[in-house]
Order: sequence, then structure tokens, then C-alpha cells
Amino acid sequence: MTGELGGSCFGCQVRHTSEWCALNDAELTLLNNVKVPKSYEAGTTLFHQGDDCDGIYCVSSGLIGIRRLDADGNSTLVRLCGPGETVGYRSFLKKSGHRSTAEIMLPSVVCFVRRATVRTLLEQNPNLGLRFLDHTLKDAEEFEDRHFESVTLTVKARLLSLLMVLYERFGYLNENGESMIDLPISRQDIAALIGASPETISRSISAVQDEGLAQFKGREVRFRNLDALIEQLRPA
Amino acid sequence: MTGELGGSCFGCQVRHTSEWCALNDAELTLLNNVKVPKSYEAGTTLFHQGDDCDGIYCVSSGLIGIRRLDADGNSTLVRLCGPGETVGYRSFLKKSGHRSTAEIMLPSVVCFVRRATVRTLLEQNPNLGLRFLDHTLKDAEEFEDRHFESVTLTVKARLLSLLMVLYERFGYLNENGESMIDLPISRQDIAALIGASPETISRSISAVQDEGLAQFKGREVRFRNLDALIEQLRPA
DNA sequence: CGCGCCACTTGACGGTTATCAAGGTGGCTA
DNA sequence: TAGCCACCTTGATAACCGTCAAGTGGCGCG
Repeated sequence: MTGELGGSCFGCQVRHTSEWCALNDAELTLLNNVKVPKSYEAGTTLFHQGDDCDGIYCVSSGLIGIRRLDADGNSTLVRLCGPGETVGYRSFLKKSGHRSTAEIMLPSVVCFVRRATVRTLLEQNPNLGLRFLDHTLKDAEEFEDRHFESVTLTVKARLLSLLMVLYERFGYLNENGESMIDLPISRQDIAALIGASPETISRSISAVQDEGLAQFKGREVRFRNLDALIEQLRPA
Repeated sequence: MTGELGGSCFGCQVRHTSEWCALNDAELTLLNNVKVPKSYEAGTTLFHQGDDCDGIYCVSSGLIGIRRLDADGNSTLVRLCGPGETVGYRSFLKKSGHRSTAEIMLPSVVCFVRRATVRTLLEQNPNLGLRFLDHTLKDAEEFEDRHFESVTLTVKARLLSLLMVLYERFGYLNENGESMIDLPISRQDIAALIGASPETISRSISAVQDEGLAQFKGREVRFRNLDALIEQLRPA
């Protein structure tokens, strides 16, 4: 709920974009008293697939990766959650164990709210439930769209699409006014995210460079022709 | 809400499996008074992609197909909704236009409940909202799983998986005790549903027949070896 | 400094699948 | 019955992509 440990929910920068914007002052005070803010290093985890769901996590800053084990036991990245997003709420609402593992991708501050508190707030304030409903609707649509994309678009098109999504969240202009991203995830994770092999991702990246759309140096991406790139996403 | 036009919600066979099982008698009476049951021929539509959302539809009997237009303007089948399921509720909850077209696949009876009524019931009974939440969660999980399948399994495996789903809903034993399905959809729709071309579906069906798993005659499927078929779904 | 480790890249190959094209079948109307 | 049309099948071909394998480069560590 707050950018600094022990900070107040009332000062939290993401308060108005998270589910908790439905709460009134009294409820927010309750939340503020029982929430457990904590700072995490990259590589650590909030919970593991199969764990019991003891509560939910609100991302204040940083980036969380949601992973699932595939049939071969490999851990594959399923989605990313940034500031203002709530993690683990679907398992909470379903009253089931966690279906996935939540891994810290970037140094993050995350507030934990234990189950009983969320339940109390949900009973007190129906609007909070509606906020969760909205969030779930958004998730469902996102998965629907991605399913649609994965059977319609090629790997390269999906890569460009992902780059645009990441650009919206992590993009910036460098000193020369060029559009840039510092990718928060590895190529392997990119591969998992769009449902392709790491080799194909590597080749797709080469193709994107050959076409002069962008330059890749490690995790740094420099866009050369954002208009042409966006244009490639249109035709389908 | 009812198997016969003008019938009562109280006697509806799907009442206990639909969202409306959350309602008490008074609320059900309200619903019963304002709902509009209607019989539809195959090929007609409940609403079109882009239409305003004026309410939600509860499937009493028959089968509804949800279609979306792809980039080329082709209408592709996205999912099927059977008795007890509610159609168009996500657009309603999101207060947005319909993202897809709902087409009648089999002769169906569908009850329309207009927006104001649903809103009233939602305000009166928080449990109804939770039911919708559950449904949305299920939708999200389904698309998550299908996304996973579509990048993991071959077309033939996905076809077998779809056949099992359809068997659960439309399967029966014929006079010889053989497991059968009368497919409710065309091969083109099967193709769209699992994300493949119609030609590949046709070839996959041939392969399934060559392996002695099932016989296809038009839309009639006769299973030859259900155990072996299920076994092929396991390995993952 | 050398070593190993890991992520990434690149090449070669093969399998799966889409695409294009040419029949075939069944249902419908005239 | 003929003719048409939509749907389905079958064949040939090529594109896409996954897999296996070898090589590169960065980075920490002894």
C-alpha cells in the first residue's frame, strides 16, 4: 500500500488504481493497521504453486511474475503484475490453493493482507467485491485475447505485441529522444509468455532488427521505427 | 428459466445450476415476472458484436455459439454455451457493448432479463454478484488452460480433447451400447474452436479413424475405443 | 587469470501445419 | 432430373516453428 515500509495506506501512490479505492476512511484505517508491507529482492517468491492461500498481496512497487509448472516440470511465466495490482486474489476468491508461483522480477514492495481481513472488508463493503469482479473480468478478457492472438498471429507478431505492452509500462525516452525499454524479463521468459521456444524468440528478435524496427542490446531495446512497428500489428 | 415458453422460473430445470440459484423466493418471483422467454431457430442470433448490452440471456435449453470477427472479417467460433449458462453477462458487468456475436447453434429456449432487473437483483442480493464472480473466474481459468493447450498440444490432441468435452455434453449410447455423439457444430467451427484450419481438422479426423479410435459419418461420431482415446489425452 | 556456468545466439534438420488447388458429396431449388 | 452451392475431403507445396547441437559472450568465483 505504500512506497516505503511501514508507510500508511493513505499515502500509498497506487491506492487509487488498486482494488482498495472502494474503501472508505474507516475501512482504510483497518487495512492500514493489519497490512504487512515488506520489501523483496528479485528472485524471491511471494508464494509457491500448491501453497495454501492465506491472504492476498498488493503490489506497491516493482514487478511480480506469475509462473506455472508445465507438464515437464519447467516453470513458465504466465503473466506480469505491476504496481497497483493485486496478486493471489483469484485463489483467495476461489478458496483454493495457489495455482501458480509468484516470483519477484524486480526489487519490489508488496503488502500482505491476511484472509480474515479481506473477508471482513468484503462483508462490510460490497463495492470491494465489485472491484474484484472488475479485475477478474479484465483478466478473463486478457486471457481470451491472448488465446485469440496465439492461434492467429505468428511468433514475431506476438513479440511485437508484447514489446508494445512492455513499452507502455516500462518505456521511456533517452537523452536523444529515442524510445527505449529496459526489459524486466529474460528471453526465456519472453518465450514462455508468448508461447514459443527461446530459439524462435532469438530468431524473431534478429528479424525485427534486420527490418530496422528496433535494436536489441541485452535487455535494452532501442526502437528505430515505432510507427512501422505499430503498423505491423494492424494488418493481421 | 424454463423449458417451455411462458413457464415459471420455479419449475426451470436449470435453475439450480445457473447463477440464479443464489436468489430467494421473493427475488425469483420478481425475475419470473419480468423475464422474457423465447424460442429460437438454429442460425438466428441473440445479439451481434458491437451491439449495446441491454441485458443478459439465460440458456434454458439448446446451444449457443459465441463468435468473434477476426482480422479478416471472418466469424470464428470462440466458445459454446449450453443450458444453465448465462450469455452476455460479462458485457453487462463491464457496462460495455458486446464483444462478440451470440448465434443459436441448436433450436433453443433462452430467457432475456433486462438490465434494470439484473441491477436491482444485484443490489438486493450480494450472493448473486458472487455467483457472477465465480462464473468469471471459471471463464478466466478456462481461457488460461486453453491458451496453455494451444501452444502445448498438437491439433489432433486438441481435437480429441474437444471430442471429450462434447461427449460429456452431447454423448449417448446407441442401441448397440456404443458411445456416440451427434456433433452440434460444423468442421469449420471445430477448426476455429481449437485454432486450426479446416483442412487440418479433416486430416486429423482421418488420422483418428485410421487409428481405430472413432468413426465419423457426417456429424455423427461413433467411438471405437474410448479408453485408448482417453489414454492419448493423458501423456501431456 | 582461468574456469565454469548460464543465457543467449546461430545453424541444420524435421515435423506440424497453413495455404493453394482440385475434386467429391449432400442438400436444396427449379 | 439437373444444377447449384456450401461443406467437406484430399493432395502438393511451402512456411513456420520446435528440437538438437555447437558455439559465443558475460559474469562470478576460486
